[in-house]
Amino acid sequence: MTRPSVSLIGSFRRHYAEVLEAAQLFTDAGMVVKSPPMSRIINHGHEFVRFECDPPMSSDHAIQAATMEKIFSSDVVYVVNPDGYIGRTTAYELGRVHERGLAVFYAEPPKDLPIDIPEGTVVDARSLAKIIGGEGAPPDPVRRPRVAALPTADIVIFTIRFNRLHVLLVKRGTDPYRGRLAIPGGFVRPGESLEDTARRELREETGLNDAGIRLQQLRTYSHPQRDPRGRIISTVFLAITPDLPEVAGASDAHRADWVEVEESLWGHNSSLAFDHGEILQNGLEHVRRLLEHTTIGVDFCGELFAISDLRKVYEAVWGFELNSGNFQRKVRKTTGFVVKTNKVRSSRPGAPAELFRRGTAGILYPPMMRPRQRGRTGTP
Amino acid sequence: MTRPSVSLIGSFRRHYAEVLEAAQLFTDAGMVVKSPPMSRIINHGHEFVRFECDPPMSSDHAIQAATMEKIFSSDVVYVVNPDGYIGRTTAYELGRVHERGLAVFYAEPPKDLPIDIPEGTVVDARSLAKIIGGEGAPPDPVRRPRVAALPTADIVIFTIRFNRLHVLLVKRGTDPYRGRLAIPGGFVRPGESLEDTARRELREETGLNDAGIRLQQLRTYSHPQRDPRGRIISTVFLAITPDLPEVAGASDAHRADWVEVEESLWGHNSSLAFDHGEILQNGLEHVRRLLEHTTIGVDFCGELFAISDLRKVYEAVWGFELNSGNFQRKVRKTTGFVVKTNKVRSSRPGAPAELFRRGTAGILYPPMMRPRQRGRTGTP
DNA sequence: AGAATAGTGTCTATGAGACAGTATATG
DNA sequence: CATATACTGTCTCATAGACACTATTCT
Repeated sequence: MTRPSVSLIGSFRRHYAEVLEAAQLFTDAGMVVKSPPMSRIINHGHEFVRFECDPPMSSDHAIQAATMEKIFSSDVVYVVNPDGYIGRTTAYELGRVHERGLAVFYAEPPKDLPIDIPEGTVVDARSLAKIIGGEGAPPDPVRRPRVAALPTADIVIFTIRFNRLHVLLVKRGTDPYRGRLAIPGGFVRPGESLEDTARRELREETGLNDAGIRLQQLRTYSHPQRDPRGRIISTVFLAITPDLPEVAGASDAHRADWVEVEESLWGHNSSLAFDHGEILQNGLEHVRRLLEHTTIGVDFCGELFAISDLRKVYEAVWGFELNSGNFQRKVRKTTGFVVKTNKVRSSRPGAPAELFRRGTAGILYPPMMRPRQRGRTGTP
Repeated sequence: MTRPSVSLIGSFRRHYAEVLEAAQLFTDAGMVVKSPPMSRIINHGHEFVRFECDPPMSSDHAIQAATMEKIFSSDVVYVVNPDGYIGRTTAYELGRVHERGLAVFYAEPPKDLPIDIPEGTVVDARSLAKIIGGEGAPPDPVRRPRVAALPTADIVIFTIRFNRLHVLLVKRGTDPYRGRLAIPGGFVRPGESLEDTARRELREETGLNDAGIRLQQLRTYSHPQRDPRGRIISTVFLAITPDLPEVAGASDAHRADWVEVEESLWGHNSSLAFDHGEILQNGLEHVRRLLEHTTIGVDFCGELFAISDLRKVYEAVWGFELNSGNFQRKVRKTTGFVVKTNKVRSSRPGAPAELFRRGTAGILYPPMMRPRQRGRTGTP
């Protein structure tokens, strides 16, 4: 059980004595005071207060940003406004805090600010400290703080190049993790669903037109500290494309590139930005499983493909060699998997291969099981 | 392509002429001005401005809440501050708008407010109107508006009662959808991951201690209009419990109850709140598939169970009758599925049943396929 | 005794896996 | 010609599915 934390906001210029007093009360009650830093004020008289511990060269707004971080990391916000007065900076902070859904309490009802003051949120510091620090159940706004987050859609885009599984990664151009590889994705914009965002990002990153590329959700990653910029929740989608030479680099500002999956996961110099290593691993396992009971393997192939192309897909994704003859039989017999055309391909040595198109089935029945015990070769 | 929209904020008391002028410019450029309402001011001289069209009896903060809705629904926010001055209300609005990640432009650099003013965001109304309404690509802050959302974790909790699949639903006590049945869930609180939230809600709704109930993610629902209260993004989890008589109603305020799944999906008087009908359907299909390749079926059983109990689970979830003999063979032969104990049960007519415990395997290999073509009976 | 349930045995069809063999292309 | 590839055929083994049968309990 971690100790409850609180941040104090208000006009430090006018009410610093009361702030210190309240901070002392909260500390005595066993709480952590995240902000303000209990440090000496060095610019008395100014509207924006600076503390001794603040980095002296940084701008007001840099210090303010750091303060907001501390405020957001606390469980409760307490507004120290003994005369009801709330300054512009405090009003701004209140706006951000409200939008995040943190629990807010006030020393006095705020004057001249058109905000809702729920019942029970005007309370003196001593009572609040007792309520939160003490044993009793905290009042409603404390029990039900909500947190707002920025949702993003990230896409694990797989393809096969040179008979190996590749994933599309972008090199980050900005902090955090500047220069590291990351899974492409972006923030949800007004009016978009996560699926909309994913499709837009897919277009932007790959330069592909919508055509045909299907997206499916994998998982949502929401660990509170997964992104140092703040509360960002990423829903990850899976996309699969055939090997398209013109794709990489066709994107906007940040360069996108195909990277071999094994290399990006286990190679030296490979650690991805954020938790994207874990995401990629989960994506890999997912697509491996999908090949077992769905027809998604054909998404790796172009419109026309030979059975051996499809086999190469399975071999690349699973990392197993499969028996060519048995694979043929299996694929041809499973209804709806592939549809024969009257075309053949005879560009390389060997017998000419019949060409196929994708079938209508989405699910393989019976499934194409990957061999479980190592060492054995054999069909799916 | 919908027309781009803008909201104007700033001290209407001091700068209403400039606000009207800017609004006219934006309108002429083909944009929609969402706020302020182009209406007459009726309380000249007051800090908080009221318009003729505002509902006269409502409080300041109710009007402000409505205004925030309009602001949030616009693509761009323009701060009308010809002298740089920003009032408290505007500072509050700015805080909320920043936290939402909307694109903000300023007439002048804001004075005495410690916020970051990105390059290119101080621009006069005429230029902004031309940039946004015109053909050219809008500048960065316009192209990349972000949207903040309130994440929730909802849980589809299945169990089996009287040999039928049931789901735990709550009756909503508040609007919207007051009185309708809904899938239990709740908002993410500060410091929680979605998984944390789901586990807490599971505890709160079912009154169960953590013990043993496993949670897994199903999908995230993010349609922009899925919740009339605003932008709420729900990640849905799946939980399975054995039939526990003491569960229902053991929860807090809102009553939770087991409802038969078929009834809640297809029965008359059955439509669930929000998009929860769709969610439940997807959850049902998911658990049906999980029974095929995982050992999750044993989660429906208590600690000790007979093979026939497990068969009843499969029959209830799949809606098929299975051949008892073949099911026996299959379950006993699949390594890791169940572990024999030395206990037997002989309470009902029939031969005494050997009792089993869950095995260590999580995945069934080979899988237990449900019969695809109707009419045929037989084992999985 | 009769009904209900647990569990085993048996037969058949099907498919997986291994591998041989044939046909047809390239170089 | 050698070689690579595509595809078919055949054999074995494992399992699914159907069903008969026995054993054991409760009413």
